[in-house]
Amino acid sequence: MNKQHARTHYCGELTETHIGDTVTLCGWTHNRRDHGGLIFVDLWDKKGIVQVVLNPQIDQLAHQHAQSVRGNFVLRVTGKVRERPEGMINDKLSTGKVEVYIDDFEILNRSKTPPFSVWEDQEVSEAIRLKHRFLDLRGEMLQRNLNIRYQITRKVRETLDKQGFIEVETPMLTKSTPEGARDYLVPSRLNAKKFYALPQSPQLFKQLLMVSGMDRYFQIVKCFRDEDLRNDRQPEFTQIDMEMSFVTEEELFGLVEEMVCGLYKDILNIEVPKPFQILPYKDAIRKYGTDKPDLRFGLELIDLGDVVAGTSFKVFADVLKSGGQVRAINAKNSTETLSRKVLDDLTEVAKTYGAKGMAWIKINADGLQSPITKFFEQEMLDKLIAEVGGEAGDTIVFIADKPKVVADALAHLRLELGKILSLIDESKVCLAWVTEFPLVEYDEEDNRYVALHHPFTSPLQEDEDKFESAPGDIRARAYDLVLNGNEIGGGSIRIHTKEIQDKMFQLLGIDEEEARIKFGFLLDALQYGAPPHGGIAFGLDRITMLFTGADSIRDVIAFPKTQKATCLMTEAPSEVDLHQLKELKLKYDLS
RNA sequence: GGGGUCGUAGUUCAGUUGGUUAGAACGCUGGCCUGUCACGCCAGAGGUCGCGAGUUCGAGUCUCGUCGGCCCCGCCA
Repeated sequence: MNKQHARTHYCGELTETHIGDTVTLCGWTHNRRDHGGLIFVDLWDKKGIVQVVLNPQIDQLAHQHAQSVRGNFVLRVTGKVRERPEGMINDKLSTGKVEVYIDDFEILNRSKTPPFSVWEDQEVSEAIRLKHRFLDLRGEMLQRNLNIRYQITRKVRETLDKQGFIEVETPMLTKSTPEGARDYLVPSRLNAKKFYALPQSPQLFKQLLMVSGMDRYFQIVKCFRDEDLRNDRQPEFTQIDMEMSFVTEEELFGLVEEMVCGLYKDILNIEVPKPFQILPYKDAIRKYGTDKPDLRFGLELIDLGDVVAGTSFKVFADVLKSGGQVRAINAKNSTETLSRKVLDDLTEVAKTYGAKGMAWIKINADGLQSPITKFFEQEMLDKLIAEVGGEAGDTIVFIADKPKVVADALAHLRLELGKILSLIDESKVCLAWVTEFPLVEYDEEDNRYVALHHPFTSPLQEDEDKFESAPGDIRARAYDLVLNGNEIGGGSIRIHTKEIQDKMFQLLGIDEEEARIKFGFLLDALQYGAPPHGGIAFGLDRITMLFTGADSIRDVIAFPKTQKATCLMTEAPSEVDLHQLKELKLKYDLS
């Protein structure tokens, strides 16, 4: 008992090949079954579970000690691996053909009864699990997810290393950027009234590294954005961030495809075909209403503006008159599934995205069923149905509104219909590049153009003459990688000349002085031999979600935050001592 | 900022129209048990019904507020 044995094996690794060996195992008590004369303990570690047997005939003392063992106690045991007696094999365990007869038994630590059963299937409220995250992490799902997350970063590093990238760290305490998301601010003690910001991304630093001749940079790096959380959004998240000099879109796409296909092959053993589909932004919006379409199924959007032009149906006519659109989806073979109730629910979905309503026509075997057909002349109705390829069994759903509302509502209706009609093949992997995003977009509220991607994105060369005439029509050399309807990465070829960068700032309403204050260092750098360059950043958390099938980003992060951006375990954020504030020369505004 | 939903033993839940002492399962504690693996059997402990007001003779149940978890809109260059 006094002599400490070193661990020789992981619990989950023992197999028939170890029969006869004397082993020392360390782990947690997963379960115990005390038969009085004979005690079984299921010992757990990260590799799995093995049954250990305490028999007083083998070792009286060990058996006696084991009587006080409870769940989650930490044990070190030594004993001989034996084949299980006939009929005693447990098929549910990978170690189920063997068991370990213990002759040396030590309780390394006791455990309070945990607030929930770590290894049991029972669903426990997330709040309790988050408060005791260290216990939840002992569970199978999180062990697996974090393992896959690590496999992804390992493979990314391996691939990029082979391609000549080096990983460079960039500052966490940096400068606040005016555009984009809200910054997390850090007060500077040595510089009163001044603040650092935590990076929203290492964007500018990686561009500067290109000016420095690093040629190929990457970093797996935390980024911070002080915005509201979602299912797939945390205030701190991790990007796989890359930048390359003298690169073209084609070259970058090829490299990324290599990496992504490698991940699928290595981790999920799935062969994903290359190259990925390229889908210009304009086409994506036209066909799917979104820049991140789920391409695993059809249900494309159809524009009916021309067909219904001149209709007396006031809803459509008014929308068209004010520059809006009438678009539709033909849900094939859906009249049975899309009951009145389901259509009402879909209407609510449409309303969430700003639509005032959703019109529909069911093509039943015995004729049309619809609240709106009575407003149409037969001839227009025939044309309409022909246009959408309507046949018996189909349901046509319409949204009429401003183009943005129509696209938004129909994009989400399309996804809902895909789910309801079971059109989504979960085994499919559809990856596509969405390209040619608009460079800027007009912000009605602020009365100015804002960058769609970010202000350092290069315009398409052939559109450069539109800076004055039609800024909204300038296409960007920007691209997103979309996986089954999820944006998993995005990037661009950057502006590398001061002239174009100045034009861009001008377009965004950032005057010379402001540009100098905010981005002076970048503008300087661009004048000292900045190479053409471009890059991309991937959301590691989202990729891991998709690879693990996790329902929430919290399930792929070791210590995540709640929807109110708090940590239930550490109780961050918290109040601080007054003297800390004094040192920082900060005080509360109590108003 | 807004909408929705949930909150009752340690955990997951039930709790009728507002009515006696708030129940079950698992877990936990003690006892018995040499082949179990969701061991079994016997006994037991365990409750600020999230919190605060209000209505009522009486509130887990109704009303209002508030706190917290989750989902969504806005937001996320």
